[in-house]
Amino acid sequence: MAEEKELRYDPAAIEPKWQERWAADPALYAAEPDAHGKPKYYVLEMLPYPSGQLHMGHVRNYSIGDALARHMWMRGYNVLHPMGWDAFGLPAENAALKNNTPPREWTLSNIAAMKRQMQRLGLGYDWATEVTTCLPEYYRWNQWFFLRMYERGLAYRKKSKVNWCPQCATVLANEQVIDGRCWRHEDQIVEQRDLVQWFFRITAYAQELLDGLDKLDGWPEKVRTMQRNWIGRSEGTEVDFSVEGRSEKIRVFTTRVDTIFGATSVQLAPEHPLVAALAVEDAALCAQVDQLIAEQKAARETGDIGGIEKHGVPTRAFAINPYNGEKVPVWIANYILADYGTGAIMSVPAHDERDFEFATKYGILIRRVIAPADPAAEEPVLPFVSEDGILINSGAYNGLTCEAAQKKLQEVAAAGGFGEAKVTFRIKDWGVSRQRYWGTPIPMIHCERDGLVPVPDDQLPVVLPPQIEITQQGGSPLSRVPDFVNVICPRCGGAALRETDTMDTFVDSSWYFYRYTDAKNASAPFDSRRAGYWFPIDQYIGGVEHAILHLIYSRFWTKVMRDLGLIVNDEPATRLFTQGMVIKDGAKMSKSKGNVVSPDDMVARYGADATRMYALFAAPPDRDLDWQEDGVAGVSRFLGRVWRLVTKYAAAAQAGRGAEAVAQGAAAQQLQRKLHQTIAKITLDFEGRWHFNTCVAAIMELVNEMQGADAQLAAGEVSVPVLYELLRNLILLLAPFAPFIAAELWEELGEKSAILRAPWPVSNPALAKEDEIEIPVQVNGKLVTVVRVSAEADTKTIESTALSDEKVQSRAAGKTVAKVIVVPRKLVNLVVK
RNA sequence: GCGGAAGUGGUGAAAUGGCAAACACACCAGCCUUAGGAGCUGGCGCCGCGAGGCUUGCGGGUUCAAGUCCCGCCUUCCGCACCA
Repeated sequence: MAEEKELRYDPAAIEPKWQERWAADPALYAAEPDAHGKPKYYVLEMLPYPSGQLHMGHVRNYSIGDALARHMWMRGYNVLHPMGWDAFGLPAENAALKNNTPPREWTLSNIAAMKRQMQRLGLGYDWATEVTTCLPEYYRWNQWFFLRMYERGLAYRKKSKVNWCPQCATVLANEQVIDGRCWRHEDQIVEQRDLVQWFFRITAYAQELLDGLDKLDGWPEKVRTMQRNWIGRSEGTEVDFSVEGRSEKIRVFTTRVDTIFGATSVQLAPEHPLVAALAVEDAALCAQVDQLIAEQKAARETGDIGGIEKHGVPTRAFAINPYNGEKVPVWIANYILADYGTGAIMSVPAHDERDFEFATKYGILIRRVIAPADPAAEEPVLPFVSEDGILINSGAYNGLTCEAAQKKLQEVAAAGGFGEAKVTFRIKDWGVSRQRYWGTPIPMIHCERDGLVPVPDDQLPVVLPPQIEITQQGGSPLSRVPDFVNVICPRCGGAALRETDTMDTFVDSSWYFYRYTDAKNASAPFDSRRAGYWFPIDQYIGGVEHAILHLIYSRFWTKVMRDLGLIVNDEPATRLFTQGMVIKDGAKMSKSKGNVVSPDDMVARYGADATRMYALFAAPPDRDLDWQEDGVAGVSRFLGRVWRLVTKYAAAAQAGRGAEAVAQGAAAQQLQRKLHQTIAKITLDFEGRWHFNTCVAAIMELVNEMQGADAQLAAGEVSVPVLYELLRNLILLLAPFAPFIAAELWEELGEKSAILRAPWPVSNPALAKEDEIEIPVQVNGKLVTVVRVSAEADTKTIESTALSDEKVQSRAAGKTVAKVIVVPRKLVNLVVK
């Protein structure tokens, strides 16, 4: 009975055994810088937020990364494959409110639960390098970096309009506002508030962040495009218009200074500084401006700033065009943004759609100053938006091309001291202050005498007080902890107050992957030599939702660390892979839709191997994957077939170990050929194509073929060494995708050492080659028949074989063969008339 | 509006310009019985009894040959969007 039971594949019987063995052997997945010439490979999956439960997106992400890591181990690389926890963040505070559990306890118990899930899935991480961002051992280095950035002017404080989410009760970065709503609360409109906040000067690296994208050819084009748009570089000119009867000037930013003779008004953002001055003198205007501000705010909050109905009010002021002294009216308009460019524009209705719409609505003069480059062209319809033209109505500049005029006008402005060429970026500095408890305390002190005083390095870390009352009240919960707030000023020794804002959690994830290289370092964020060995990351894998937030912050942080002399690489990762979403019934899995599939459930029913393998099999990794449980069951049945096949022949095959596998007879040759074809296919895919769905399919084909030859195997028609070769390599091919069953069957085959240390199989092209191949024969492009020829058959042989075929002859009868195309090994096409 | 990706059976999907639908799921028919979430055999794009014809969102084009390349359009998804 017991013997027969063993014939059945039972993941619940084998998986726990290997989980225990692997947990007891930390050296298995361990990585150390290696001086013996083994090439290094750093494969990284984005670290999860410890919500307490892995979801299928995680399973998919980690199944891809783990398959790659295992493959690279077997290829003989020194592999770093780490995992950690993005452990700060608001959910821990919400859980504290709800369950009265301290955030730290809640987070750490979630981490323990998710780690167990990962071990159940058999993911091969080096837990010795585990990073947990909410522990002082980690976040003290956030504080250390903050101080280094403060010293260099890269961290600074300013009062500004900030994005405020009432549900988070904190400020959000621009990157965390999506269509005017909070990135965590889709139904929450983000409010604008004036607050003093800490910022990181990411704009200092705007140009380098942009230029670097061109070199990141291992990143998806989509991500690069998104980052380019986000950085939003724009080349143009700033020009001062003086204001009649006033000392202030209006500086405008334009990308089309060549059209400046067509500027018939100047438009100010409602919150432009000059507007306040003008409104003071004009009560009616003041009310109208408030109206414009309200409209702009409303549009921003609904996320539809593009759809705002253009509305403006005239002022009594006139601006003077510095090039020709022309007086143009100054307007205030609701579509001009105070925080882009200079918050003021020159309006050229003839050559700009928005300006045209506005001028038409309010009856402002429209003057054409650009003619089509082709003199024979028809009179253009206004607005004529083209940079390919010739200046007219532009005084001394008439006849110049747009491009030449821009250059000339910039020179004149610079010489005249009223303007200059200017590059503007859309990206803004990164607001990092959060009025929350569960984050890294900002290491600064406010002293009445000394002002802002950094916490000295030797007083780091500034530790979060463990006992704290979490409430939904405004302001940081830390501000209500006197022991935390009241400090001695490090400079004057007097009483002072600690900064109570904490850092955005995206700070934590901006450099965590460096910490993996030296996770226990207590005297530095990491050792530069260790990071130098492992970096850059060879393959980073995660969701496309981080294309802007995490991935742009990480690139920024890398450049800052490079400038601090800690590392030498300019970019964190050479290759980035963004996997598709896991969906169910056509929709993203979510609690509200009730279509969530639990990984634990899948593992309990079908085993970790089937769950992981299905995640790779159901779709190519970059596409969305529709989770169908029947498919998991199918993969599980497949593994059952593998199990029966290998266990049936494992004992007999072992005698063939070490002997040369020479295939005699058609069945053996065909099986060996299929094996070597499969090895070649899968190896090639790991090298870049990454169609793991077809890799799994290829293994299925191999197994189907072996199963189909069961009678021959049973009859001993396949020699023992060939049988051994077949089983051994089948198991090796399976190992990256289904590590548990592979380990078990490896042992079954009499192997004592870890399969992870076994060399990846190498395909022998001579054995993979077909002897005879089928060549389709077409007549006028239509398939007529298929002929069998030798794989080496030359063009002539193939042609004569095809022409002598009965079906071909009957098709061609009575017609002239105009042409015969023969593609060796591919096809024959007869063109007949 | 701008930019990107995609559109192939009932479903997930496969196909260096060279036999469209590999591999699975579901379904159908049969076999087996230790009755299992098992196993085995066969069938399964559409029309047609059949011979055969048709088929990769739509319309053109290039080519001996197009799911694949080019042009135009439609649809879906994603990102950006008065950014001056």
